[in-house]
Amino acid sequence: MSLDERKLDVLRAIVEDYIATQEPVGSKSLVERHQLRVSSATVRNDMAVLEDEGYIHQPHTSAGRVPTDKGYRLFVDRLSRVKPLSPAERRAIQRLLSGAVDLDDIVHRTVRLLAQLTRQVAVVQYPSLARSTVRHLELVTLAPGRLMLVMITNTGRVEQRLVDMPGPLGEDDVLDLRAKINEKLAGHRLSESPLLIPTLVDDMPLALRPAMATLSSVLLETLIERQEERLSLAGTANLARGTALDFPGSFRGVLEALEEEVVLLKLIGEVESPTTLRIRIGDENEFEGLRTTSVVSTGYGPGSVVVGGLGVLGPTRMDYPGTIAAVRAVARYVGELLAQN
Amino acid sequence: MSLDERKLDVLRAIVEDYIATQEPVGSKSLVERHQLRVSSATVRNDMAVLEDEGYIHQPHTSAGRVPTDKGYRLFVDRLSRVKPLSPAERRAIQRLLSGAVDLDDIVHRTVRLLAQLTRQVAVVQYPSLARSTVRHLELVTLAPGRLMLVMITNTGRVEQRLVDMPGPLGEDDVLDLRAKINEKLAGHRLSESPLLIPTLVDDMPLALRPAMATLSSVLLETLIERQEERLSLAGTANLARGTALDFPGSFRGVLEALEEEVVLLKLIGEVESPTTLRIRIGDENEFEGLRTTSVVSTGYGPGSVVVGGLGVLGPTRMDYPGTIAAVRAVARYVGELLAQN
DNA sequence: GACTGGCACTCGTTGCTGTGGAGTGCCAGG
DNA sequence: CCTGGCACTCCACAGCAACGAGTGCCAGTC
Repeated sequence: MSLDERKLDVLRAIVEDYIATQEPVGSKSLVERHQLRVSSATVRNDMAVLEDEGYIHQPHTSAGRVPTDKGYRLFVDRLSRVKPLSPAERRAIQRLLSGAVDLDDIVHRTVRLLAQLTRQVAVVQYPSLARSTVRHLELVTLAPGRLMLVMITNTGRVEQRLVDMPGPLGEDDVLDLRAKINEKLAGHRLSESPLLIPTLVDDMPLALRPAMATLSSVLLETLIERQEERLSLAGTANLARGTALDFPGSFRGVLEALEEEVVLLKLIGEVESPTTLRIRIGDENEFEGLRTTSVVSTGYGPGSVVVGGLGVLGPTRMDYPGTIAAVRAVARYVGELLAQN
Repeated sequence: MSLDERKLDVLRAIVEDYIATQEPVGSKSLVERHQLRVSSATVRNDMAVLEDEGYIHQPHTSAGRVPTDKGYRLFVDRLSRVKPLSPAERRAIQRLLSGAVDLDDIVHRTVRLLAQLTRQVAVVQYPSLARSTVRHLELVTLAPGRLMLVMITNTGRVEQRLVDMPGPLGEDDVLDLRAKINEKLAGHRLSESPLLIPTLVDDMPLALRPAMATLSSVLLETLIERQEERLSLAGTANLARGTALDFPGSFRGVLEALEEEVVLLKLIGEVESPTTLRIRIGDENEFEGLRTTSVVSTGYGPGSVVVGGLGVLGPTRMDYPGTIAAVRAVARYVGELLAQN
C-alpha cells in the first residue's frame, strides 16, 4: 500500500514540527503552521492511515502524534529537504581545522567542531592502522638487547613498542635490520603486512635470523593483530538537554554505551566509501543501550580512500537534515586536510 | 565554640545514614539505627546546635537533616573511620593491573578499575612530561630535510614531532646530531631541559649549527612549552544513578566540566607528594559546574616521585571512607608498577 | 545542668476529585 | 473525496483532605 503525496506531506510536517517543539503534534496546529490546503479533519484521516501503517504513534488517546522510528526512516529516505550549511558555518569549519598542528590535534578539533555544529555527541575514529600504509619503521636501541620499534604511517600516526631481543646487537646489526624491514614494508598497507612479514627472515644472514624472527613476531602480534583502534568523543553534555523526554529511563544506558569503545567503533568504523552516509535510527541500532538514539556516520580519508569514520549520536528526534549536512561537510574537510599532508 | 563528643557522634551518624539512604535523616530513626544512648529529644537538641553551626541543614521545616558541605568536611577530617579494602578488592587490583602491557594499557586499566571500585567517575592523568626524565631521543629521516623527532621517557611515554630542516642532511650528520642531543639531555628531567637545550648548539661543527638550532627550537616549543597533559576518563555513566537528587539542575554542568580537560587537570594534577590525598567538597571546588560534586585525588609515581595524578569525582554525598581507601590503594599499586619498569 | 516524655505544630507527600482543553473518530452533507 | 460539526476521551492541573514524619519547646525528673 502506497501513501499518496499529501499523506507524505503530512508525515513530513509532523516530523518537522515534532523535532522543533518536542511535543506531540495535533491536526489543528498542523494545518495552521504548514500550508496544507485542506482542513484539519482531512489531516486527521490521513494521520489515522499513517498510524495504521506504523509511521506515527499516539502516546495516548486524545493526544497528538509522534513519529515512530519507521516514520523517521521514511522521512530521512524520501522526505527531508537538504539543508545546506550556512557560509558562516563553512568558514568556521575551515578556519578551525586549518589551525591543526598534528594528527591528535586534527582529531581533537574535528570532534569538538562536530559536537558544536550539531549540538549532539560527536565521535571521530583515529585514522585506522589497518587502512594506513607504512611510511617508515625505526629501531632505537635503548639498552643492549632492548629495542624500541617505532612505526610511522602515512596518516601521521605513530605507534611504538618495546622489544626484548634474544641477544645483544651491534649498531650495524640494528641498521641492517632496519633497512631490511623498511625495504619490505614501507609503502605497503598494514592490512597486507601479515603476508609480507613472514618473508622478512628469509634472506637474512644467519646471525641475524633470531633477531629478525623476534621482530617479526612482535610486528605481527602487536602492530597488526592487536589493531587497537582509538577514537575521540565530545559533546556528551549535549545529551543532558532534553534528558527525561528523550531517553525514557535509559539515559544511563546511553552513557554506558558511549564508554564502550568497541560499540562506538562498530557504529562509526564500518564504512566503505567516504561518500556514503549511514544512518541508524532507534531500533535499527544493534546495541541495546542505543535503541533510543540515532546515529549518523560516514567515512573520511584523503581522496577516495577511507581511513576512518566519524559521526554523530543523538536522540531519535534530532534534526536529520542539519546533522547530515554537518557530518558530510566535516568529513570532506578532514579528508582534504589529510590529503594535503 | 566547640562541639562535645556526642554532637560529633550525631553528625557522624547523620552523614553515614544520609550517604546510605540518600534521604534526610530524622532524630527518631537515628537513635534506632545507631547506639546513641540518649533519647530522640536529646538528639533533636544536638541537631539544632549542629544546624546553627552550619554543619547540617533542613530542606524544609518538618523534614529531616542533610549534611552541608561544611558537615562533610568535618566528617572527612575528623569523624570518618578508615574502611580498608577487602582482600578480594586488593587481589582484583593486583590482578588487573599486573596484566598491563604498555603505558596506554596501564592508564586505561587503572581508570576503569577506579571507576568500578568506587562506582564514581574516575580520572587518571598520564605520567606528566614535565616530571619525567628523558630516556632516549631518536631522529628518523623521512625525506631529505625532513626528520621525525621521537622522545622516549622513563615512564614509557613516547612523543614525536615532524621537523622540517633548513637543508638536506647526510646519514652521518643525523647520527652526530642524535648523539649530541642524547649526551646532553638523556637522564635529565624535562623540566630542567629549558636550561640545557640552548647549550646544545654550542660546540657543534659550524656546518651543523643551523640544523641543531632548528631542532633546539622545536624541542623547546613543542615538547617542553606545549606541555600537553593527557588524561583518561571512565565511569561517566555512574553519574546517572541518582541524577535528579544529586545534581540539582546542573547535571549538564557536570558533564560539561568533565569535557574540559583543563579543569580536570587542575583537579587531578596539582599534587605534591604521592602520600598526600586531596579532597575537595562541593563549594570548595573552584569550578562552577562542580560545586555539587566532591573530588578525591592523589599523586602517583614510582617511589616517592610524583609523575601524575589520579582521582575520583562524585556527588558530595559519596562514601568518603571507601573512596579514599580505593584511591590510595590504586595509586600505590600503579606507583609500584611504574617502578618495576 | 543535662536528659527525657509529651504535645502542639509544620509541611511535604499521597490520593482523590473535578474541570478545562486539546485532540480524536466518525458521520452526514456538499 | 473533502469538510463542518459533534460527541467522546483522557491528560494536565488545581484544589482539598488525610496522613505522617519530623520538629521545637516545655515541664518534669535525676
